[in-house]
Parts: sequence; C-alpha cells; structure tokens
Amino acid sequence: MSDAQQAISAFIERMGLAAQSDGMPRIAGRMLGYFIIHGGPASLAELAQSLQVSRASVSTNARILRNLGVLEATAMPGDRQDYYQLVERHYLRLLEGHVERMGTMSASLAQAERELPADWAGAQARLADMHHFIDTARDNTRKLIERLARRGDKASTKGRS
Amino acid sequence: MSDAQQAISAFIERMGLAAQSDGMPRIAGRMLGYFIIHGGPASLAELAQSLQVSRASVSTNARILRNLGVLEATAMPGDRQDYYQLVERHYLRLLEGHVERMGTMSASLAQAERELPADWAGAQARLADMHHFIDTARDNTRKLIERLARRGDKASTKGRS
DNA sequence: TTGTTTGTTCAGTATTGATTGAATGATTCG
DNA sequence: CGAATCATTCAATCAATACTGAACAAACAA
Repeated sequence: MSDAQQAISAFIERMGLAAQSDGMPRIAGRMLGYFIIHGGPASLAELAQSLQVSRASVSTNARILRNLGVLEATAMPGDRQDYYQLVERHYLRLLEGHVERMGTMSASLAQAERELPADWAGAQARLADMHHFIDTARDNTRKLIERLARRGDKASTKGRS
Repeated sequence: MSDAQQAISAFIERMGLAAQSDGMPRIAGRMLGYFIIHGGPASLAELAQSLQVSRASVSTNARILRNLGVLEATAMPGDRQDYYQLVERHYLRLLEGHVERMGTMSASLAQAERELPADWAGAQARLADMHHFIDTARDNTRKLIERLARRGDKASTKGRS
C-alpha cells in the first residue's frame, strides 16, 4: 500500500472516529471522508467496496447523510445505479443542525421558566442566564453560517478525484 | 405531585435527553438540570436520592462533569460529605469543549493535506476549503466565549434554591 | 414474460457504553 | 484503636444501536 493510500485510509478512519464522537454512526463519518478525498459522484456499490462494509450499511447511512443535507443524490447517464455526492459546502448543513438543537434547548428553558413559580428566584435567574447564553450562541452561529454561505458563492470544489 | 414539581422533573428529564443527543450520559444531563433548578451545593447523596439513581452512577457522572469543568467540588463546614455546585457560567466550559474538538478536526485535515500528494488537486481543494471553514468556526466560537465571559463578570447566580 | 441488477427493509447479532451492587479505600468520630 | 460514614472502583448486567445477511421490491433488459 502506497504512502498516499495509507494516508487516505487513515484520514477516512479519523473521520469515522470524529463522527462517532459527534453522535453519528462511524460509517457515516467514513463515507464523508471518502467523499472529501475522492470527490465527485460515487455509487453505493463503490462505497461499499471501498469502505469494506455491507451494502445495507451504506444504504442506511447514505439516507442519514441525505437527511442531514450533507449528501445529495445524482445520476449518471446510462447507469441506473444511484450516485451520491457532497452538497456544496456540506459543513454548513452540520452547523444548521447545531443551530436547530440549540433551538430546542432554548425552547426547553423557556418552558421551564414559564412553568416554574416566579418566586423561585434563584432557579429563574439561572434559567434566564442560560437562556440568554443559548440564544446569543445561536444567533452567533446563524450569522457565521450566513457569512460562510456568502463567501465562496463563486468557487466550486466539485469534480471527480 | 404539584405542578411545579411536575415541571421540574420534566425539565430535568429533557436535560437528560439533550445531554444524550450531545453524546453525554443521560444522568450527567439530569444532574446538570438538577443544579440549574436547585442551585447551590448539593451532596452526592442528595443527588442520588433526588434523581433516583445509584450512588455509583452519581459518583462517576460527577467526575465526568468535573472533568468537563462544569461542576466544582466545594465543602460545607461541619459536614464531611462532598458537595458539588455549578461553576460560574458553566456553559462556557461546554463551548470550550466544542472548540477543542474543532481543533482536533483541524489538525486531522492539516495532516491529510500534508500527507497527500499535491497533485490530487480536487482532494487538496476540498480539504483546504473544509479546513478554512473549521478554523473560522473555531475562531468565531472563541470570540463568542470571550464576549460572554466578559459580560456578567459582576452578576452571580449562586445561592441555594 | 423472465432474468438481472440495484436499493431498501427487517430480523438478528454484536458491540459499545451506561448503570448498578458489592467490595474497597479513605476519613472522621468516639 | 474500632465503628461509622462516604466516595470510588470494579465486575457484571442491561440497554441502545450499529451493522450484517437475507429477503423483498423496483426498475430495467432481453
């Protein structure tokens, strides 16, 4: 195995690890790594072959990544396999997921503030403090997404290999 | 069970769920919820009793939260139990963890860029693009932490109940 | 139509990690 | 020095979930 191939599989494996520590299945992370390296459309069969996992796993993980908005289906003329590729600036989709989770957190805090008697001053103060924090963090991330989405409206990183 | 108690346990349970979806043990999240509501120092025995879990679980999860920098040990005069409380603006510690994970991601990308032949133009471009993204996101979060740490240097949310 | 290829679903397995009870260790009190 | 009270550790259990193989479904070719 060449140095480059060695480096590639190490990177893909690290992506798998990183995905796991972010609560995503490991294979999803490895698929992401595959696309970052090899780019362009790839068929499910190619992925299964290259990552040495079952077609079933590739199928379900492709759906997961599609639902996250990170992968998109495409087609190759004259081939009836399904092809997938990274969506443009896929990482923004991940940030959006983060924003969403902060949203549910914010809602949960708001609900607690509403349902707790107002005279639990300490609890209300802590809830409000944390609520404020979450909301500013969320706004901040939103603005970051905007900024990064604007930049690079021109550049493209598509193309096979 | 009163409305308030109902609301409290619902909130604590939601915190447990949120923790889980962030890759943290559920009990850790519930403990966090407990402190947000009840504030002030609490003994491990109190926590185990209130959350209906074993003392062993409380102990290990307290250590997890302590290592994350979210809880800190304290002492009550005339009592030799261990008491814990939220650190001031505990959520900043969580953000710092996030920053750290982005750091390892950045390092992983850099390593791939280094080890891959430069003539894999597509791969290098995608790696660089993602690397840039991660780094700006990290800087952004760092700045947010700074800003939030400055604000509220005066206010305190401590105090029992 | 039948046969072939490809994607998905589903039941079962395996693995990972959280939680517990019991044992151990440490500290304070009498 | 015990006795008592906590905290921690460790082996075992339990739960959740990733992953697989096989069955099924859909699309196409001949």
